[in-house]
Amino acid sequence: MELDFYPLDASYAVVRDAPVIRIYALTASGEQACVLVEGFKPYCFAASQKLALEELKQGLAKLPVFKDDKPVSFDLEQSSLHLLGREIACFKLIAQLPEDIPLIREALDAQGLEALEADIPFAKRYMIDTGLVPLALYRAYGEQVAGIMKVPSFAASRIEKISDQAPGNLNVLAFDIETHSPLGKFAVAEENPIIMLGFASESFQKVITWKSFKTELDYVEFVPSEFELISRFKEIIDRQKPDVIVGYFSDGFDLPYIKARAEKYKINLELGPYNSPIIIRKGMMPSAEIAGIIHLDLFKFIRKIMGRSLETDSFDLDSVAKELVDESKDKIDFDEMNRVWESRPEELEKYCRYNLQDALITLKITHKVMPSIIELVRVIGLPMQDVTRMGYSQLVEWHLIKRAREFGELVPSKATYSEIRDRKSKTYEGAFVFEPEPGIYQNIAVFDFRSLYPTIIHAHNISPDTLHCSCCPSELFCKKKPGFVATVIGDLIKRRMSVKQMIKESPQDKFLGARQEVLKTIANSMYGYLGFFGARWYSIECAQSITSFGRQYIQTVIQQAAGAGFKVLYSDTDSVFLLVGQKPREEVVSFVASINKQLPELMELDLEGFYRSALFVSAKAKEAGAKKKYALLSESGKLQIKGFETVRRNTSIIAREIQEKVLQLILTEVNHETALAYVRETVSKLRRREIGIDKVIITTQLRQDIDDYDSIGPHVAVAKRMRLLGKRIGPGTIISYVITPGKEKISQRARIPDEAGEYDTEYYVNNQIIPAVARIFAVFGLKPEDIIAQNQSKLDSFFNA
DNA sequence: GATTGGCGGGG
DNA sequence: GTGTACGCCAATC
Repeated sequence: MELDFYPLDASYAVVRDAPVIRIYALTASGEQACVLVEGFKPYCFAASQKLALEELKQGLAKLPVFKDDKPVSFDLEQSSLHLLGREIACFKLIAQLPEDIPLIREALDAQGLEALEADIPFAKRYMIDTGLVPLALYRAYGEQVAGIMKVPSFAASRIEKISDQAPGNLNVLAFDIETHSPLGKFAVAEENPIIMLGFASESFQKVITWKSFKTELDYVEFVPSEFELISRFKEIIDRQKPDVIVGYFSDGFDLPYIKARAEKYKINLELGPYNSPIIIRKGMMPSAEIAGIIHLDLFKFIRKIMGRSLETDSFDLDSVAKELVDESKDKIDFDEMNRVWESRPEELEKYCRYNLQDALITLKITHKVMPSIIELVRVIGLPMQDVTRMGYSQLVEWHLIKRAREFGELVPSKATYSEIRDRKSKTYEGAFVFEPEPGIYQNIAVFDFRSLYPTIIHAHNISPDTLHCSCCPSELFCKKKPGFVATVIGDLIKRRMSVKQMIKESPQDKFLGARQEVLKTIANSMYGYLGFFGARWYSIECAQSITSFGRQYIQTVIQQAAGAGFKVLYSDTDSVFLLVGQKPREEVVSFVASINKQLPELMELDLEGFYRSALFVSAKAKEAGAKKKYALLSESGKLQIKGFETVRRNTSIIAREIQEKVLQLILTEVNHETALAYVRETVSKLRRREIGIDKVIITTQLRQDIDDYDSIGPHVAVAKRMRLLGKRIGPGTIISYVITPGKEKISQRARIPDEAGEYDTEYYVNNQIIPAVARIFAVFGLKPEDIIAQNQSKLDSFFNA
């Protein structure tokens, strides 16, 4: 018989003293199934730098390994694998059970021998060694056997890949709980009940609560008590049979909470097709898993992986929803919700809507990011459960582990604590940044190296295993044998190029877009990984060689640009800004071509585009131009602003607006006079109080408890006032305030916007507007006091006319 | 300026 | 589960 299936996840069980791999699968027809594989054996390696092969073998033959005083048996097999490119005396130790491996490792440790690859979990080991990739299509040959729990099972004697096709539709069920909590405090599972439980999937919506009220909402279901609410959680998951359940911070909140409440009531909360308990891993990063159901914590994935590409720096559901699906959550006063729950259940409807909304938004975001998750799973080759909880360095590392064996490489061990401390103390030179001459320039061309660091790694064979090879004594990196990391990254780059080619043919395929994005992400993370203190393939020599080559390449471009008669305005890491001036554009194009002719395979300098104008400002207290701080105006009139740090929080809207407008005017007009007039006009308006109070509100986040502050800044003073008014203020609260006129200290003049009345115009002129634009006007020789000078310029009168 | 401590997310 | 955890900002010396 055969069975076509998509692996979702894998684990193992010990049956009659032998491990059996269980592949949790979705059949091609969309049913849950379990594919069983016997005969895969746990193993690790023992290696020695000092001992000869024969000595090592003899040592291993009498290696004492015991489990409860009984000897543990294992087989020995000579291995010819390398460690970081070097030959090493090495044996494979093949055990009976996965649990024997840690015992073998300890025994090796005790003999002063190194255990290698003894920390790769058994089910992952199976997937890596057999090349089984989740969410691709496989065919198993074998026979139907008695089902594991509620799931039809299939004992496979052989498995082969059929295609890279991902399953069409995963059944995703989002869930969310609301809890009761004491006034002003956060709920704790030991004391406070779950009051609502919401679900949302493509075809299903429900909110369960245990106090009834009159409602028209058809998705609300009443149960008699929290006990039944938790029982319904299990029933609904059993009935809906989701492939994926998703929550927002459900690793750290919802699932641990549900589990704790179930334990309190002694409810047997065995979930899903395999009657699996919720397993909570505590620690710095708690996680929750349910064997046989993929549990996705959307928060964790967004924060660790997607966060980098998002604008928001806060990862609460509301901010993330606004950015990713253009939706926002209703505002809820939780103290009010708790009071309603306690004494006015007839008003609970609003909170049921809120509960469902959370689940719906979570579902919507999940659908939006699912292509990225699926592609990440397929590129890394490990289950969704795992890859959505990894950071970049772990993703890179598992990708390398997945490919190590093809290169005859052993997976290096993790660094010890002292090695890590050592590595952390080491630094090295980074990228080259060209200091721009402050000023405004017209007609600019911008170039950048496409994937500079990844292509350098590939082009120069940079890899921990090619470093100081024995065959090329005068070279830093081997010239003969392709390195492991260098080849892997070359493959990533080439795969991405071919995917981009496919995108040209079918541009609307969102999976292709996600795949090239994932391939880029992994490739771009490789440099950082090599210099990351926790990396198995850590190599500071590799990391510093990469930046060193990067500096050489960019400086070569700069020199040749100068040689070709271009003035170099600016350069940072992988980009160069040139003044084109009156030169014909063909010269720019042929300049790029001449550079590209000299570059090694896969390296390429792109002409990113032409710009109408650019502004560089000077660094604080320096003549030289500031690095990483400039504004560009594209040919289509689009403004790009980089690094102006006044455009941040602690800044009022008026200050941000004026900064952007000033840059816009200066870049468009290519002089500062209109911008200056605009600033003066705005200052006049502000002094006439024609600027609304909403534009002068300053917001700051409270970092600690109010009473813990020693220095009372304006936001702390206002927070105290808010507390006096009965508002619940704690760490994390965003405090909005306005500075009002007066002679006292700033903090004493800060007011809640509603209570402010009027604002202090001179404070806003001197502390918000001028600092926001001072550096820009300094480029034109204006001092801060010149900006709003009393002697009027002619343009000023032009504006007032 | 380095170092340390706490928090994020969730209700 | 053959395992392990992070990274940033603010306060503080």
